[in-house]
Amino acid sequence: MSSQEWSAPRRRNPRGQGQVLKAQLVDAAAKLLATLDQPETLTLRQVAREVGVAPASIYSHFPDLSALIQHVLRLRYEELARLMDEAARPAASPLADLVARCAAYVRWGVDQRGHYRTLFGGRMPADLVPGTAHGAGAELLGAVVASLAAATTGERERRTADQQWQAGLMLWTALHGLVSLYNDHGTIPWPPLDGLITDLLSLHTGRPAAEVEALLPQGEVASGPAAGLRGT
Amino acid sequence: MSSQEWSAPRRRNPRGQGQVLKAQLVDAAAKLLATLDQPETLTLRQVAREVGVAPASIYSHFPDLSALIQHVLRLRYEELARLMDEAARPAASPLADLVARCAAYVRWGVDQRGHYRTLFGGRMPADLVPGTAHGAGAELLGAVVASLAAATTGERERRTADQQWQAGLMLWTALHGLVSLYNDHGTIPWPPLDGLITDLLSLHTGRPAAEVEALLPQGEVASGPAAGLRGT
DNA sequence: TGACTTAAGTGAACAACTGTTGGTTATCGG
DNA sequence: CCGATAACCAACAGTTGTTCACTTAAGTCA
Repeated sequence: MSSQEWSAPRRRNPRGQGQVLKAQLVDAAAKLLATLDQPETLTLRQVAREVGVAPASIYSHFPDLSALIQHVLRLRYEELARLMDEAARPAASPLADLVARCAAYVRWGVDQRGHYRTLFGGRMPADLVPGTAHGAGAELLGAVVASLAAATTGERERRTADQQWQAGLMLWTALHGLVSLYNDHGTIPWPPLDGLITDLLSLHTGRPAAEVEALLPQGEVASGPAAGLRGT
Repeated sequence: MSSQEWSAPRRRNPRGQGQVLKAQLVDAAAKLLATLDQPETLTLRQVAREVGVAPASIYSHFPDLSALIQHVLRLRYEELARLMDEAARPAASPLADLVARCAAYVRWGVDQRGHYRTLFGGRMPADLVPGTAHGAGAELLGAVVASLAAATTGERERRTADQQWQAGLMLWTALHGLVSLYNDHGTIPWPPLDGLITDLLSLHTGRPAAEVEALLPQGEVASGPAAGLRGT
């Protein structure tokens, strides 16, 4: 299963190319974090084994294990944030923006379930997780709140800032709960994910499900939940 | 911090009272599971230390560490199930039943945050978690689905069984997301929990918030999120 | 070509942990 | 005093993160 097993004694990198190993270490750590049943038990020696290098060699590139993990988490966090922003960019309306953002969030969460739980599962020691202010997702939450407020403005009576905040918070909790349970309880008979996303957003925006569905970007997740972890 | 520290060399239990230690072990394991930052790293020796007993002594009462943990988890699961049933018992209407059930779930989840994540956080090896069929919460989910269906029957057009299932699932994911994030991200400025429960149920049942709030049993959770873990 | 420098990566050891076992002791009840 | 119960002691083989002195080899320059 391990991609290295016993290929070769690993030829050493040429002179100026010490950074190559660093990249390999990051890749290996990311793969293991995503793959392991218990990501928080990731081991320095596991990473070394995966790359085919001596445990001590890691210390030339990272001060300690925490730094390596932190590096990986930051990359993943930025990846998700970028994905959500890009999904929302071509949005023609506030509602379209919200739908695209949330869909991107959920899809990334179930597509990269291993990474999702290392970021949002509350499993990693808090000081390793990016999204500094309020723990993972501080900025993401802010974006969702703003997007939801924009999408529901003009609807019904205007809301206070507190109400907007609470509504955004509830939407995020709903999204997180959906992703978490979808990933962790694969044996439950789950309906198609896109239907859940549609209904969830319809519920939280008060718009008809059909309207939301029309705005949902293409791209149902390939397979059902817990169908094995996909690579990096 | 540890409740035992160094009180006494622990007098041995009298003749027929070997079960006393067993109970102490269960209590200690429960406390540690709830208290530890990483419950899944619970150690046989930690339990032994907590009780003030030699590691080997545990094997007289449990075949191995897994069995001890499994025992604790089953107890907690039964506690939650009982709590929800009892909360729903005096319900005068299907909606009251649903509200009481869900409120009990959320309140237990934030009151016993340590236990909640060992049960539903997907942290423990799956074979240790009770709620056999679909992982933790299979029965609980069934009750919620039924309760929601009863509460919303007669409303609007009748729903198919599939729609009822999906609606119940979405409600559960919302509850779970709320509890998880409330527990894990204590630094976020959370609104009062009862308000969130009210709005969440109002959203999922289509009933006015005021109607739901009137049915909400007394008993706001004492303090905010992450205000230290409370004991067993 | 051959010596020199230095980046890249090792090997072995460390102390501290872990679950588990087999044999042993202390103590209580009769 | 005897036997059974309750619990312990010491050791095991296996982990882990981290350090330090060391080797190997690639590139440079005479």
